[in-house]
Amino acid sequence: MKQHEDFFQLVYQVVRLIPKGRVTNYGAIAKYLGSARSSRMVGWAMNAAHNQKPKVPAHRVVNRNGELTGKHHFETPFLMQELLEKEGIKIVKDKIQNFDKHFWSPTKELEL
DNA sequence: TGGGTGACCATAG
DNA sequence: ACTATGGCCACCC
Repeated sequence: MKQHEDFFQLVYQVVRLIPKGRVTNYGAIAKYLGSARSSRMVGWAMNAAHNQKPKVPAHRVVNRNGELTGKHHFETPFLMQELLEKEGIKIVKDKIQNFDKHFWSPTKELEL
């Protein structure tokens, strides 16, 4: 069992907790899991999120600016935006509008 | 051992 | 809006 697989599961577990219509960013997840892991590792974990058995709502994870930087890793480049818009989030030019309003922080919402 | 890369982040100019 | 740096950590040459 490789160590990084445990980290993957932790990331997926947090992402699954993101409520519908809310979003968070890679750094917040990394912080929640501990500063030992950087946000780069979260993005790296998301790279393998698409074929997880319990589905991972990867579209609810964006970068710190609310930009859909991960859209190219979906089946189609439009899927990520479509999923978010279906949850009531407005997106203009790959950027989430009212990002602070939709933002969901695991460290705060999960009451660490 | 070392360089390049990445769904990142912060700061500076 | 843009680039450049430095930090971050694991992976793959």
